[in-house]
Amino acid sequence: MTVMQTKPADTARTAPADICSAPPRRHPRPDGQDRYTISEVVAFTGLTAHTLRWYERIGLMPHVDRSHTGQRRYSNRDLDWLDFVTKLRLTGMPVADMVRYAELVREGESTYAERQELLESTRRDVLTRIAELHDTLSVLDHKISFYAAGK
Amino acid sequence: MTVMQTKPADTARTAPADICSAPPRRHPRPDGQDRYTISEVVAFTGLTAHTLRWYERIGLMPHVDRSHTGQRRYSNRDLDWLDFVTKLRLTGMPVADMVRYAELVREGESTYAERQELLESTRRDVLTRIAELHDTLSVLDHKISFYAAGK
DNA sequence: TATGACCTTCGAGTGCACTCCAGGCAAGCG
DNA sequence: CGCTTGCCTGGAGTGCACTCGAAGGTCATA
Repeated sequence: MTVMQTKPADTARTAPADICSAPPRRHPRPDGQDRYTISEVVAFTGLTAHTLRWYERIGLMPHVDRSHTGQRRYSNRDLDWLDFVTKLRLTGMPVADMVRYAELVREGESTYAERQELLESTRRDVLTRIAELHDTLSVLDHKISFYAAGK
Repeated sequence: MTVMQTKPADTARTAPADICSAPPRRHPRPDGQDRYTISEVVAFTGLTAHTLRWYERIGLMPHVDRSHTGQRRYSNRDLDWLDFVTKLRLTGMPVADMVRYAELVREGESTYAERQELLESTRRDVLTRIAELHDTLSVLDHKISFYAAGK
């Protein structure tokens, strides 16, 4: 991976993004930098470049800034968004629903209520899935102890 | 759904099944019955008839008994197996891996160790997924409280 | 100036887990 | 007897979430 030469970050960027950003950063990012190439983002997130471009095409990413030659330059805010999307994906949320949330974010403050609803419904799903997994865990433990005793 | 006329259950059935059956029954089953039609199993499990036949084709089900006219007759043991498979599916285990486990069960006692290993690795996956979901939950809670305060 | 690493787009292809369809058999009912 | 319902089979189709390929542009270094 080549770490590209970067211009100083545009402080005036007004790309719509989720106002409420996640405080804990899971991927180390070089300090004082705000313009990452796609291959850097691949390294940070574990997603493929193809998937990153595809997310953009389907409207799951806010518009990503470009270099003067047309190459993508991701901001820290974009990385935060990708972290969030990755978490939503882990809950089993369909991509279409995540796109819907992204649209609400783009539409601005007037969609706060709807966003809150969507997240609350997702929260309920997550709690259900956790309960199911605990249930499964107890079945697994039961069977494992059977095999452990049996031989 | 038609509740079919049933013969008394073959007590001599020796179909290979997981010796270690799950004690808690999640779907109500009529007492004293051991031969269910496919549509009864659909009602019990929530799976579709297509999916049940497909599970059999790919080797995920032990061989299901048939009526004299060739229709499937599921036993309580088959239902236990389906409950277990459904739980494994919830963990995100690929169908191919479940088929592998089913094969081990068919091969008999000599595969106890390998079955135990497989279940233990699944157990680790489940714990990981639970941790991921808790992580996601805290992000959701953070955002929800932001929206709740913000409007 | 040429090589190779990196990037671009758009459209097509892949793998998984179902899901459906066509064509047909068997049983119960008026 | 004919109608309806339920079930059978094998193979084809669907939807999702990527994943890849082709053709070509850009850029730093040899």
